[in-house]
Amino acid sequence: MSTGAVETDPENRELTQFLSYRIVRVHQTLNAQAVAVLDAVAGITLTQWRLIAMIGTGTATTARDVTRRTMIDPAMISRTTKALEEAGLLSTSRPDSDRRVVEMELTPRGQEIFERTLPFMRTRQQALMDALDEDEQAIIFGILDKLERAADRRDFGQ
Amino acid sequence: MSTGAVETDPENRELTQFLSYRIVRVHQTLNAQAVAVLDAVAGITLTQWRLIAMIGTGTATTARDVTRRTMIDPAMISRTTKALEEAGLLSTSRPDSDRRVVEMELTPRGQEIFERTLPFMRTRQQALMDALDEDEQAIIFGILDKLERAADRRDFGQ
DNA sequence: CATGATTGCTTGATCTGTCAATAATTGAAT
DNA sequence: ATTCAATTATTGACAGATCAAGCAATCATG
Repeated sequence: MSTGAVETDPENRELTQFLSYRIVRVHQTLNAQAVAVLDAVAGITLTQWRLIAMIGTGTATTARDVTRRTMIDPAMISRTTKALEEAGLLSTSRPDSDRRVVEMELTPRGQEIFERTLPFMRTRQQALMDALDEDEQAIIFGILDKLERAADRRDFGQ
Repeated sequence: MSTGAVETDPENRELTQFLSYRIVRVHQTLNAQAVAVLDAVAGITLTQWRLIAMIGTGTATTARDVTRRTMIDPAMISRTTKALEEAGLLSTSRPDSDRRVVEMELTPRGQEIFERTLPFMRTRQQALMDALDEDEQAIIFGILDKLERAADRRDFGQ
């Protein structure tokens, strides 16, 4: 079965150094941090925050926009929207110009939560960037772009 | 309600540039790619592969080791182990030296799947690294380290 | 060697994320 | 105008991830 041949290859020992492993871990840790902060500060979930933030900043005004900007699954957006409406943080409408799309607006209460939470998330972002030195700060977004594009290919030279 | 004050702040427009947003997207894309490849090549799930790979390379020999290396939840490992055993890819035992731990070994069939899959995952890793230039390749792991450590803090200067 | 604390794993409950199917609306083309 | 395709949102089903509770084995301490 030639078990030894693969196991003793020193390169295999570095499996935990694979990029995808590291990305998973960073992602998990970032998520856990955000969840903790959001729960403590505003009692909302991470997905709820992402939606609130998109609307609150004006980055998106419809469910469709949120999908395009964030790549959050439309199903998730639909359910989160419903939850936020029931919690009284968000109001929706179907514009006459296109009655398929769902337009969203923060309620006063939603706006308040957004404005209360944003500084925390901004500080958090700053703390993450501060953990990197100047060169790294300059280069990180470019790297993430390239990786995302590369990972979109299904035909990586097979 | 001072809605405009926040919305018109140009910095708020860059919310999609937040590090965590980008990491989420890279993570999602990488996952989707891996899932597609693993399903096509070996008919296994991503978590199953991660476990198989840890055992196959000798990076880990027990469930505990896998937990420490990968930060996969012990519950997940327990369930995946069971699934892999039932599929005949993995065998387990409780060593006399410490009867709490679960020692794992690939069956011949598991070993075959591991060896068949590894080249694909290696090529994939290489394709990702090739998408970066030399400077970026040199710096990326350090960045991920720093981010992971920074994200582990719950007290980012509030 | 008895007790309490820790470690390793398992199970159940729950939530998130993803995918496929469907409905409703709009757009395009004949 | 009518038909076909594309877009947008919703729903249901299911796998993945996370958390808490609990059990069994081991370790540390006196």
